Amino acid sequence: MTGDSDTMAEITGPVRVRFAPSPTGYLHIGGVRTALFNWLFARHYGGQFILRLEDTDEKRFVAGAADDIIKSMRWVGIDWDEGPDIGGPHAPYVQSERKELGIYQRYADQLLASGHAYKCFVTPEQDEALRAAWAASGERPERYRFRGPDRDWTPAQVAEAEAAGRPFTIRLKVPLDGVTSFSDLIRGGDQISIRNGDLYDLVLLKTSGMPTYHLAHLVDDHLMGVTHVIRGEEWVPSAPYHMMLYQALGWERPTFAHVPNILRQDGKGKLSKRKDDVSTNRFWERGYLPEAMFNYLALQGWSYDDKTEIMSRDEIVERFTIGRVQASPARWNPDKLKDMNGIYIRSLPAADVADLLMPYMLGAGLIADPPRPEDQSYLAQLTPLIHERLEELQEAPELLAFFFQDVQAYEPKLLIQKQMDAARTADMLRAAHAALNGVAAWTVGALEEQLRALVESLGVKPGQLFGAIRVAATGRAVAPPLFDTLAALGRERSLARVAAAAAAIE
RNA sequence: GCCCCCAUAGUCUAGCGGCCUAGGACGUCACCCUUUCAAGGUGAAGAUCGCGGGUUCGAAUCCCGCUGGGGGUACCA
Repeated sequence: MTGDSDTMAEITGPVRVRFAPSPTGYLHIGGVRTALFNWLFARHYGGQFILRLEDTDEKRFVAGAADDIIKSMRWVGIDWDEGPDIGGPHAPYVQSERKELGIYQRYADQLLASGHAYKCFVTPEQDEALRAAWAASGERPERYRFRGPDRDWTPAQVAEAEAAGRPFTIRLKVPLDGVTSFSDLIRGGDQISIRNGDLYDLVLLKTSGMPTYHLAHLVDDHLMGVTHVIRGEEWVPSAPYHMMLYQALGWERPTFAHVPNILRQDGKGKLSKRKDDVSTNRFWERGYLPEAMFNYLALQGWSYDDKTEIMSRDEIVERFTIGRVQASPARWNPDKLKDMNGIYIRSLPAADVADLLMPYMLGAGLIADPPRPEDQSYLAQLTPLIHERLEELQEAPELLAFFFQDVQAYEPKLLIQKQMDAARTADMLRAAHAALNGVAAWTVGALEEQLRALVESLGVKPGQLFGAIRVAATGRAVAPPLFDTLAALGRERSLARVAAAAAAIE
């Protein structure tokens, strides 16, 4: 682990970083976190943040995924200085488009010419056979590393195969001996080393002419002036190949920082789109505030000090340094996120929360779409009653349903309070009905005054009276504060429900 | 299997050789407030700093081994 000062020492000139998602599906929160760290790094050091689409996987391409990714990033508040949607000095920012320009082919050819790569005519079937032959020869299967039989072919042999129309890939000619190492900002600048013999001849350009990630990202990073590569730790094992490519191409290496993965809640593996409900758009659907998500995600692997957790975007930008990013993986903790979301919701003015709640009310069918002005004002009136109880905005319809729907049936069990019975409860409710009927002004203050007086005259405990009226008015044992609830419900409906409840237990 | 990375309470984390009888947060429990539920307040339980060796006057902090976890092992990223 390295201190801030160490890291600062390494970051002097202008920085340029990028987030380069593959449009193979929606963006899950782990991806957003990686994007966020890049963005924070750029903003903290006053550099640029680039968005680039790495759509070199023709088989897994998903239409619409790119738009979804862009939407997710914008939602949490990440913006970019250059990208596919806004262009920039290094456009295009979509790799399939860059491939059409011949960019990757050019460098593959350079590598071929310098002898760092070779045309490999091995078909998938032959690949299998090669592996089988290795095992059959008595070698340990796990030691197998792909080496094309054609890696040292003469120009004539290559020409002949090409003339025969045999398809080929271009592979990196990995040195058989030696060690490749690199350092990583997050791992304390220590050298990570791997023996070249443990590496295989990586495909750089596919048969289709499309580059693999390894070639494409590296060429683009170089061409786009990327100074720091901040990416997920799943890239650590392939980083040595990247080092070889920088050297072979004669390019200066950027600085690397591999951020830890976010593990699944049970700790068994990293977050996955298939197994975990972590698509970013699911969170705005459920009513997470982007500020809360931003804050939570920033804390997944990064911390400011020993106690500060709630921080604004600006504060996080100001405080973020790569040196305080953990090397060990974080664990996805939805409870913590939810708690934080509640904190952010509570920090908002009730009027703002009411506006945020409207879509959920419409979605639940409690308010007809489009809402009328009186619907808006009613929701604004109700919001303070549940404001501090919300952890996700989607909880609102359930909490407010009884304001919009009649109570279907009363459960005597809920209506009858401690140390009460059906008859006494019915009597008490009738008395409450009479008392409420006599309230001149239907206000919170008047209602409280009247009902507290009734507690006195009836000689019951506050909880017994208020509990029964609460169930009568709402149909449930858990609801917002009683006087506010009755006031918002209105005289007519309140009286009708209290009468109905009394009748229900006779 | 092989290669790489990581290792402080159930979880997220602070800790950078003496300030640590290991701090904060989520979660859990109790109490206070109180008409229920929340919110808020107070407090508690919970970590022999994964284990074992070293280095040092002194180690959660440095080194080694082991164990455990994670990642990688594709013409996927």
